[in-house]
Amino acid sequence: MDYQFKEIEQKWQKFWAEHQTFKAETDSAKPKFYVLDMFPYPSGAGLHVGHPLGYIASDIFSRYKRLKGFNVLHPMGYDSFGLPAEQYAIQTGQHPALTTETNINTYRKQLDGIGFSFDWSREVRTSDPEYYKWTQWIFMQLFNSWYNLETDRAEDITTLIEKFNAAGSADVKAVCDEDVKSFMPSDWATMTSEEKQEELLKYRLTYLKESTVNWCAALGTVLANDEVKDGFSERGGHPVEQKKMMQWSMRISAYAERLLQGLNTIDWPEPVKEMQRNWIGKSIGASVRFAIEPSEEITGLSQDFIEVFTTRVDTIFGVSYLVLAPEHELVAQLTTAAQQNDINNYIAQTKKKSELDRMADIKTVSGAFTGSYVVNPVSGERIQLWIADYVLAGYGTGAVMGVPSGDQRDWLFARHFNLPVVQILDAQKDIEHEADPTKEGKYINSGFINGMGYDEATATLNSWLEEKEVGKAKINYRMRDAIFGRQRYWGEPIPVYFKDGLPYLVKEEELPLMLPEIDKYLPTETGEPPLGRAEDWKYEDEYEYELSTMPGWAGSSWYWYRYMDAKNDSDFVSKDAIEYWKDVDLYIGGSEHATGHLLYSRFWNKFLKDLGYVQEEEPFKKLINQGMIQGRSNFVYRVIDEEGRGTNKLVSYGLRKEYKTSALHVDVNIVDNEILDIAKFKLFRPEFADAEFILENGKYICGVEVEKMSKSYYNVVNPDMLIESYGADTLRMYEMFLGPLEQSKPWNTNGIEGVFKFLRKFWRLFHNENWTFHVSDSVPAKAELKALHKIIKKVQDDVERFSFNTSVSSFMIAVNELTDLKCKNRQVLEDLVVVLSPYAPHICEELWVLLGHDAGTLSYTPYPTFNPAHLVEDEFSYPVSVNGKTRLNLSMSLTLDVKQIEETVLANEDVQKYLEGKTPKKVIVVKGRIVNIVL
RNA sequence: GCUCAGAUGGUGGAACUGGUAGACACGCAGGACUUAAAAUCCUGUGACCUUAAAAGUCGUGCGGGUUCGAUUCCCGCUCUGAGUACCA
Repeated sequence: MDYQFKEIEQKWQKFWAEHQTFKAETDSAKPKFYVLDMFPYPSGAGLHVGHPLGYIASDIFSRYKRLKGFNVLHPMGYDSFGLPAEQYAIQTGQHPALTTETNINTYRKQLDGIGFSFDWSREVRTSDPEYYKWTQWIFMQLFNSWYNLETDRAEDITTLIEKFNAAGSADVKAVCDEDVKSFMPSDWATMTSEEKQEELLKYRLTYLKESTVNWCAALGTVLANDEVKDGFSERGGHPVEQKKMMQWSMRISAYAERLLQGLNTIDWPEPVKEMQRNWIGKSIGASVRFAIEPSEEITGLSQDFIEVFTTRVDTIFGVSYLVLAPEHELVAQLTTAAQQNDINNYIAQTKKKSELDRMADIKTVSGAFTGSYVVNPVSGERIQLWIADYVLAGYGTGAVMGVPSGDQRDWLFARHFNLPVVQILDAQKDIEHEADPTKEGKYINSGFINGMGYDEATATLNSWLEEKEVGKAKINYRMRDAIFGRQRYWGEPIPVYFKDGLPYLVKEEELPLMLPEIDKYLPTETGEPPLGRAEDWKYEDEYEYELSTMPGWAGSSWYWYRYMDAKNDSDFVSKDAIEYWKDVDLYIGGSEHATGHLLYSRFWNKFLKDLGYVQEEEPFKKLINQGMIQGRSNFVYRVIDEEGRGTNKLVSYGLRKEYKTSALHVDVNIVDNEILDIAKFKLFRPEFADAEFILENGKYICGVEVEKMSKSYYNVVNPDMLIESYGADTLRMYEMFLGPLEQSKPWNTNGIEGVFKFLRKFWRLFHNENWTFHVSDSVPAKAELKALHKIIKKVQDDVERFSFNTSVSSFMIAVNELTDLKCKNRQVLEDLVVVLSPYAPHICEELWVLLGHDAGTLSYTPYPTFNPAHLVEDEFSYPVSVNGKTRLNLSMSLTLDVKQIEETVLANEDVQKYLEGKTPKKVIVVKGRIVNIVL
């Protein structure tokens, strides 16, 4: 029987499921290896051909590691809370849990069809109460913790209370809100329990606070910074506005430095590390206080100085004005009567501009003078105080010093409003025409730093400012705390209730706090989140629960630990499991999670480490980003008439220029090598059933464009269809063959035949003309062993460096060679089956059993050992040249090892004679054949 | 603007630390088998110039450089993709 992929694949998928072949035991006898995929959100559309790319790569790696003797953990689950199921619920009234369940079943069926070696006994679903119980538990740990800067780690809130009892707020160094009170131990003792709670909330790692949030009206919820792209929501593309709201936040800023430093210890793609570095946005500089010049007009100031942050404190003598963000709280107090109109107009104008307008409009210089003055602390100079929308309220202190000679934006501002431009470094050039941000040269016009260089000036100024208590060296991070609440239904309930307006945790033994049933998935009439609709949903029948739910990233920020011990109902993961599995050795997923999931996961991991629940500081040792598979859309060209109306004529791609045409998407599944199947097209678009087709060379050729893979472009290729016609093994190998794993590329099914032919050839290698299985036990021939060991070495090297595409080619070469040699040797073919099995597991299992082994043993058989001795070349003619010119032709027997060729060649008598005693600089071997001696 | 990645035949791509550029596959052309088609198998396939055969010249986005030798390293540019941005 020729290669019957359907039977073979069904048979083995069933076998693996029934025998739980890939169940990983927490067994310390073998070394562990943890291979993780980013678990999918089960969307209604099912998997397209791009989704499994990373899963196939991780599956090949997992299977390879098992053959190499590792105890491999390779689990899968679902990130099953999310917006689409809820949007669907709003439209149809169907409970999101039902939609999710249906979608998961589709996903599971599709995943099983590809033959993955997942350990399904460890499956997790973030929307399962048994799972979100522990997500809530972690939330509670965060609530019960504060970040102690002295020990540089999170600690239980009780250690903070002890400090308050002992010495009040004085020697507490914590990451906390800005408005914390200073108090003595005696003050603390006399506070009411409510007052204490209120104060502690400012220290907790998850806290409730009035803050500016990204509000998306269309989705009816707030969004985290990483969920907003260019002023629109990442999901759905709805406009997002800034709004002040009471919100749960996570104090991720406490971990900014550790998140930054940790990047140096992990093997991740450089672009992802770079994105995280930018996101954290560390800048080293100084904060400086400019005293507000007293004036009769401005009274009742809440503070008598304005604090700015600068990364160039050395330029402080060049400051010619100060700018506040229009939203800055001091603006109202500092505006003089004369300037009141200007300022009011400017603020009104700023408010009207959306986030997008502001970005589009960066070239226009705008601002308004407040009428007030401040004093430069180093020079005592009196300078004007302005407001301008280029200063952001949310970054630094919301105030900036303007140094026109050193900063182009400041230069433009100064020129526009006629403010002085002062040169401060002798190396600054041409500051009449543009700013020069150089750090070279010596300072001039700069008081006590005149004549110094950059490093000295910075150090001098920092200590001067600190001594005079008007500033100090400071590190600023761009990263903000992460907003944690969502005004949505389909998420983890936050395990908190309110008593006298203050939040309290529910008791641990009351977890999970179940998501209540509601009648409609919309906000209440009073504008509360959907959970406000739940009837009789009160803590102890009395207190209001928190009505917002957790964001999408909550459940995915710790799930890799749950896989280690997925069924545990007394711990989020047992100590034993964590001690054995420790961390993820290889994590494969898309780079779109760089500043979201991957950052939050590192944050929670560090937190759990601080509390001693996990072992490692970093959760994912190695990360690989698989490229995105784009769609490849096909087009037909409809001729349009004079009035621009579509006619009933369709013209082939090459001839379309001769007509006025409009392009129409055509289903890629009825196009083969850009040739349209006209009969199928008429079924696809019945309105063209009697259309005229203008052909070239008797064919209708379609146009091509690369777009996102989407239903609306008719370019979705479904893996199920390919499995139906070619089988899962072909699909797996073809997805790898398509190109380098990390590269984005458009999907093109054209080459799949080649891979299919290869597998059929491979199958035939084991069979005689009558399709009966046939191998012989003779001693393998030299050439056969050579072909085999070449592929063993190649595939081993390829898998270790994630170059799966090239090994597919090598398999093709090996099978062609063995076919030509008419190889039927058991030993050789058996090793070949083992080496190929991670890529094409079904066919290999089948052949493994035909070779006389027990079913299910292939996955744990040892990987064949590579023996370089088998790569010895027979007597071969070697041209030996000197400095590139051919002189000698030697006949020698050599291995393919470069070192050995060098030694053998130099030892050769003829070569020795030729060299006349001189020592060559270098011996160069080209492809093991050509030898060049450089004298 | 800044940061990062990339540019190789008709196409996807290979060439691992500088060493015969274009592996492997698709496509295309020709052939075998067939009444025919499909399937299968075989041969050819970077460009140019030639030939009976051979050989030769050019060739990895562009311009330079280092080297016996550069797709690979260095300098300068062009283009494409991704991320990011009044971040002080």
